[in-house]
Amino acid sequence: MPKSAYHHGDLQRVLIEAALELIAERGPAAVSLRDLARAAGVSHAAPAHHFGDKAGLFTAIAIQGNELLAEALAGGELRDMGVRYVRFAAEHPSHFEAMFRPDLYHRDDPGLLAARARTSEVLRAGVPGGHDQVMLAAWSLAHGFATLRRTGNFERLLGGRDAEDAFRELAGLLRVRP
Amino acid sequence: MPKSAYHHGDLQRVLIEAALELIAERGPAAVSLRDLARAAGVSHAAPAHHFGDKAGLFTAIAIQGNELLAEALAGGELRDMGVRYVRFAAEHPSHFEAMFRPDLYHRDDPGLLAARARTSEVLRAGVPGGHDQVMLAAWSLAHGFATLRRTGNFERLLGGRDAEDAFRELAGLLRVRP
DNA sequence: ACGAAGTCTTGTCAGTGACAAGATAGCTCG
DNA sequence: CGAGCTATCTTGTCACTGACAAGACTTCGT
Repeated sequence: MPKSAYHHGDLQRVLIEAALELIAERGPAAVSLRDLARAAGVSHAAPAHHFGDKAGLFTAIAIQGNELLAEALAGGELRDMGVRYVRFAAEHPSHFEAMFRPDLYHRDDPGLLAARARTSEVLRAGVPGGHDQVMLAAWSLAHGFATLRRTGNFERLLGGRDAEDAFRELAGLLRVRP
Repeated sequence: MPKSAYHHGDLQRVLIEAALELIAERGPAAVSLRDLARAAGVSHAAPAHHFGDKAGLFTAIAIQGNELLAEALAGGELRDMGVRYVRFAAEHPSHFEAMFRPDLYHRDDPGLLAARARTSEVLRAGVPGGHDQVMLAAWSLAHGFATLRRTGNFERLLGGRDAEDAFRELAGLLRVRP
């Protein structure tokens, strides 16, 4: 652990964690590089060195999110994967948010494309027969549920019910073998 | 039609339209009130008068979006409603975007809550028996499909296929009567 | 015709992202 | 060991932004 002001050593990680907190609290629009710098106790220009620009920060978060998601989804059968998708969105709201905001990150970043491809593979591996149509349907269902829930559209519909239970039931409505 | 610089007469509408274009082109993050003012040929502080603040602009767009969506969805049977939901997201990308970004608008705006409630009613009216579970599933499926498509996650999966056709087929996988 | 309310302007402020130039620290390789 | 090299961080600056305050103009009701 370096002690000097220079060469913080862990800056990138600290900045990302501060960003994740801010996104979860107030949304991505409220994140400022200068706030992050202050939170980490470094100068206002330090973040730029690690991420290039603001979009670079979100790119890094989106990559990390895809990796975490791929890890969380790997293995098991389709309906369970759906539940874990919904859980991921709830437990990693900032990652989830960043991953699906193309206007915030660098769309063509090679690292991001690779991470996305890997997540896609894991998703496909969970689909019986690997049918495109079933994959589209299952992904849409889980993603729509997670997103609508996150944006506060299910409060009345779910009442006090546990969201994961509700999703598990509702996922049973999907015919997986056409 | 007033000619004077003062009392533009149509400012609010013009500002919203300019915003819709900008959102569609570069995403909501790229919208600045000052850009809109320039586009409308008014002073930099004019937009604030109509919307209060930036969030007010997005609130107005979200309200309009809900009204348009309710109108577009009304009537017909469930699967068709889903197709129209997907179509709406494609034809009114900026409205759709704003509607599901709680961090950008005023969450508790009465007009917005009313518009959302109305959209919800129309959705429910399309669900046979009005079952909560079917509504959750159908809405999730359509919303997830529309969102994933908008965020560029279906490019490879869809290939050149027409998205609405693809959704119509995939919606057939959903059991509507449990 | 007159005053109130609505609409737009001018002026200003702190905060922001980006960039440039410089200082510091750790590393490599002679 | 020490001289350069590179990565990391700082300081300084610029144009731009959202918000606010105060004022100017216009329209409308009465």
